[in-house]
Amino acid sequence: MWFRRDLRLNDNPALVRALADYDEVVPLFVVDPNLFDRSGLSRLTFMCDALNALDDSMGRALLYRYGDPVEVIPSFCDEFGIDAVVTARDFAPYGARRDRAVAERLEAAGRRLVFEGSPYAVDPGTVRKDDGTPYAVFTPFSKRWLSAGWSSPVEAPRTPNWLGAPTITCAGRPTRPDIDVVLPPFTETGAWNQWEEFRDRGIEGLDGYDDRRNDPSVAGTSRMSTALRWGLVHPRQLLLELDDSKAHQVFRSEIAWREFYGDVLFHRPDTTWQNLNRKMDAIVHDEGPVAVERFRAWCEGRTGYPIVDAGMRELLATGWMHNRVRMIVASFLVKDLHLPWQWGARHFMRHLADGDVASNSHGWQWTAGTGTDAAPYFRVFNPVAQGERWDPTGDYVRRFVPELADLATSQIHAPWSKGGGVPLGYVPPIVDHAVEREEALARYKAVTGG
DNA sequence: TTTTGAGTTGTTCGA
DNA sequence: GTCGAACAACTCAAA
Repeated sequence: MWFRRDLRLNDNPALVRALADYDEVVPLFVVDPNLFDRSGLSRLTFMCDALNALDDSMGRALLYRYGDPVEVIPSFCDEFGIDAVVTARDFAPYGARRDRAVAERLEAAGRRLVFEGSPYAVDPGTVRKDDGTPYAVFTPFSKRWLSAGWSSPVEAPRTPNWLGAPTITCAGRPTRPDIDVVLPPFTETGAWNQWEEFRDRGIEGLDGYDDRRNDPSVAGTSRMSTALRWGLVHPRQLLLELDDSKAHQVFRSEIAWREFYGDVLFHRPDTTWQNLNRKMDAIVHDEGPVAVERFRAWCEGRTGYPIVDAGMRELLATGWMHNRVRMIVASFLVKDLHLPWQWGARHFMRHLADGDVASNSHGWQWTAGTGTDAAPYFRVFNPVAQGERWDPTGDYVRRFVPELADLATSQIHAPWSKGGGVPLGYVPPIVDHAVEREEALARYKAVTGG
């Protein structure tokens, strides 16, 4: 049983299949340097927590190997005399390519790579228009997706007979990196506790999701994205919890976005790092040392725009950022700093514990106007107005930008506005939003031929 | 094949 | 202070 992004025992079809088809099963996780050497501290921390919890729940039977799975999996099979490797299908470009190579190597040795299940309620590539072609717009996709019939949950596996559990020691077991922020334990049980707390909190939780999910200063979202990314929870398990109320429909729709982007990337694997709309390749970006320094300021949360800096610091400190704030900081990178969305996407993938290549790249492409159903070019987020609208108390900014903690609410989103300069330790804005907005509009207009 | 309505998330300006 | 219109043009999906 090759665990990748499905670190749970419940409702895990691949695990059930492995245990049903084979008398003895070896649970394995491969730490792939292609992925994990590019991960930041908090992302790694979540991964290690999830792995350790999975290992615990299996009586410490989980084995680890470090290296490229294309090499590691075949030699592991040699080592243990393994007939078949069972795993959940990975639809993302890197994983799909990796799995094809692994399957080839295994088959050459008379072994099999067996797929069962995937991290989606509906597998990418399944939902199609009547003419068989994929959807490129969310709303019609989601209507078809709703009627597609989600995959069914599977029973918990029989008590496993883990091959050699008592005797085989773990090689290269990941340890939790040191981090100075206290994160709750990231386990399958913990994820369900978190979900139930959110679900049962009434109007301040799931039942108020439609209203409160945009406010970064309150706990109005489920924060299940990280558990979904690592497969501590499967989306169909959450879908089964929802009714037809407005709030639940909005929540369901967010899961549909996850599935939509998985589908888009499946059909267009090149769009991980390339514009879906290639006409946008002509957009002019800033270059040179000033651009690089501005990018660094953005990464580190010292742009001088409080809502942007709060978000970027939340990301570094916790491995997560509120979705509303993701849009604001993304818009700022692309439209105010005129930098390629790929720079931001790479930074997000390094640090977001919930970073999923499909949602990440296409979320960024949405903001940049290069993706599916591109936003009108004139939609440029104003970081001050967005802050005042979505963090009206300023509490979110105060939490992550302590230099501004003493500022009055009326000033918190534009600390330079009332004269006297910005508070000690904070920075003046690195660009003038009004100027850069015009600049962005001009550059987009140049591409669209206006 | 043609037509028609619609498309996650915004801002600004002027009445 | 509120409110509606303007901000482009295009592509998609379905009738």
